[in-house]
Amino acid sequence: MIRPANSPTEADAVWQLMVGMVWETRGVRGEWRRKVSEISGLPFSRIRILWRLVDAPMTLRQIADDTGMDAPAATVAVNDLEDRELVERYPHPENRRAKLVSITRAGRQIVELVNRTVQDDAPAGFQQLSKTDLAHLRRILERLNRNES
Amino acid sequence: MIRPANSPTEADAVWQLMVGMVWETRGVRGEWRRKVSEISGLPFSRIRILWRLVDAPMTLRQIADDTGMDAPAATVAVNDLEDRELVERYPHPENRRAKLVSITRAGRQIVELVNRTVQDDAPAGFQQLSKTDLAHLRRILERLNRNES
DNA sequence: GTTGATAGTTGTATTCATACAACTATTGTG
DNA sequence: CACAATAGTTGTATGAATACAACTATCAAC
Repeated sequence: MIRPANSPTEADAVWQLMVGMVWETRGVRGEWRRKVSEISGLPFSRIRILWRLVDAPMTLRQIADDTGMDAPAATVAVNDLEDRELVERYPHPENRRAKLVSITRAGRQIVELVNRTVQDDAPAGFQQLSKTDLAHLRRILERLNRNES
Repeated sequence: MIRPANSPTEADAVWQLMVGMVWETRGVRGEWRRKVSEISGLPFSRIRILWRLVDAPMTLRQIADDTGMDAPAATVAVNDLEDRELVERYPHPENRRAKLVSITRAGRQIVELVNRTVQDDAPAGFQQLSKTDLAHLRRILERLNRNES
């Protein structure tokens, strides 16, 4: 399942550095997650679904696959969101087995609230970077983003 | 509690870029966490502690503060790790209230195993970075890491 | 030396995420 | 038509993270 490390490149090493940093400040301690939950009043798994629904409606199956939940979990999550009137279920026009889930106006408001409020501040070290280093960093990251897609 | 977004700086913006990238490829679905747990055979919270102990022994209080757990959680986690013989508790030389927790040889082996096995590959874009950009990136990240602490 | 703070422990309760079994309804395929 | 696969649902069980109350032992300050 997990393949052994095969001669990591310099790129991998730098990636590790980056991941470690982001993870350390944002991820592991779960502060960010907690913040998001606190603001939205929703468990994190629910907001993850809302985020995806902003672009377009999805079937439950898509939601499950996309988030890594299994089907029952997706059902429960969507039930929860529907009870809160943040999403709506309606029949899929082409497949009567499936249902489409779409975000409501209230759901969008929550997503916007979270996005607006939780943009986290850069860690302290960032403020001490020189202007040129910051520019370098931005340029490189933007290039990476482009290469990604 | 949560202050509203107050004019994000360029540093914040760049940070957002970085976070978005890491988060997208690694984070949200928690695959990485699960991988780490699977390999180590430990709950993620335990490995987080082991990682920190690699550098130096810590008191339980330090562990709690550092990981964001409360004191009882730290005790339970260290109990677990001690039962597995991955850490040892011994009295603090200068404070008889406190105890120092140090990682054992077996504990180090697990950390090494995880580090060796779970270092994920850099996303595709990284491989296409020029040598100089990669060097820039490394230098800047290392500076950030230093400034952090 | 009494008092208040600090370090750690034990026990309990709750929320969240996750996983699986078993079921219905629909679709597609032989 | 029969049968397998797909989409969704219900119910249940479990592991993990988190939080808090209540307690002991030690230290530090007055």
